[in-house]
Amino acid sequence: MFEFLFENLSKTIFLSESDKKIISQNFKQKKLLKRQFFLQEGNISFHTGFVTKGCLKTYTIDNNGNELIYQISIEGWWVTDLFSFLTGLPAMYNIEAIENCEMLIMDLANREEIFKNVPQFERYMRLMLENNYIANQRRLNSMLGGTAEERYLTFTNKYPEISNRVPLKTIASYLGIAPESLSRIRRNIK
Amino acid sequence: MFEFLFENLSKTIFLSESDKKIISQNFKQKKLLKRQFFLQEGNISFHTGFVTKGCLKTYTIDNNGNELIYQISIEGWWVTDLFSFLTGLPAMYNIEAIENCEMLIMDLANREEIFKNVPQFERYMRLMLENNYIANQRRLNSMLGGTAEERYLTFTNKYPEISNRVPLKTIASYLGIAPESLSRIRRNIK
DNA sequence: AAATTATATTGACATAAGTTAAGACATTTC
DNA sequence: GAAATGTCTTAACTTATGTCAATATAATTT
Repeated sequence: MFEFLFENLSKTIFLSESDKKIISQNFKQKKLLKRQFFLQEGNISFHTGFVTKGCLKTYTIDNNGNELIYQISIEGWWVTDLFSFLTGLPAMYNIEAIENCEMLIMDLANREEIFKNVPQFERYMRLMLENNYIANQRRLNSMLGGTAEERYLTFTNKYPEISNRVPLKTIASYLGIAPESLSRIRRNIK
Repeated sequence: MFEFLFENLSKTIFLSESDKKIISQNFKQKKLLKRQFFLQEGNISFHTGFVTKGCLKTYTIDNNGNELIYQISIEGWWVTDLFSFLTGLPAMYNIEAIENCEMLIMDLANREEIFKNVPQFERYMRLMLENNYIANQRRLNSMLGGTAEERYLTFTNKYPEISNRVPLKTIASYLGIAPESLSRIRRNIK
């Protein structure tokens, strides 16, 4: 479980054995069953989680009661309502397991402790945030410009593992498309 | 000119006279005529600018040659391709004056210098980034859920000053709507 | 394994928004 | 201040995508 986290971190930063020890002391395991919530809108996001197994969706509910999917997270992804986690203010997102999940989670104090003892970890987090920031910019761009089909193709191309694993309606919402339309788009592509 | 920057910073952080001195030593003035570029796609964004006068648009060009507006910035806003500024990699955005502009600009070294001597400034920048991050999340959300008219109403409500100042077609692109459609939406609202 | 519930597909139809094209205003530019 | 650009509005028409409803398929639950 920690091995998977270390592998992931090691793609970006170097970790000594003592670094790994500090990190493992500051994360704890968390399991979620399918349909359980990691976070609910209005609560404070006390934890940031690293997914080691399973899949979660991050979403809001709009006025018509529809889920608007902000993010779909599988193994190797980080999940939290970042704004709530950093500010301590109520979260706008729900985060719910769509498969049974295993995660490693840390709170703000853990994060500080790791930053203090493993300075590279701060760099890792900064890079993650930057990548996340531009991913959002790109996604906005595709919403402004592209057609539903273009957006879907970009998505499957970028996240093939997610595309074949997650309910169609979840992907549809992520792309801002009606599920029926996505079903037709898939048919036309084949 | 600096007064306006200080006023803006003072909404969030406290600045002593010596803080102000350090800040003013690390920004320089920059003027842009309408239609001049502050940044062009593919170049490195060496500067972050604070707009003291005028208005700029940040955009990409899609495959059909259309502008996709990422941001519209008036007095009191910061402009840069943040990713490029932080990483030194080529920018994806164009930033162009749509009115004659006056700005205060800093480069990465200036930023470091201010961070070192005016630690509150780092806090200011962090808060700005966080706000920016959730603004993007909200905008994505409105693209996933809302109709063109809803998005327009949210926009005018949030940025009334921009709505009456910037060409309709620019706002239309920001909202992901054809200019003709936005024109009709405006008529229907009255 | 039957029953229940969730998800996906399909067809018929509705509609919001895009496209094209023309003319009306505004703003620059010379 | 005339000419040239750029921007906005309007109307007629097209199209992509949404909506509704029925059925099919798959996945859970008992």
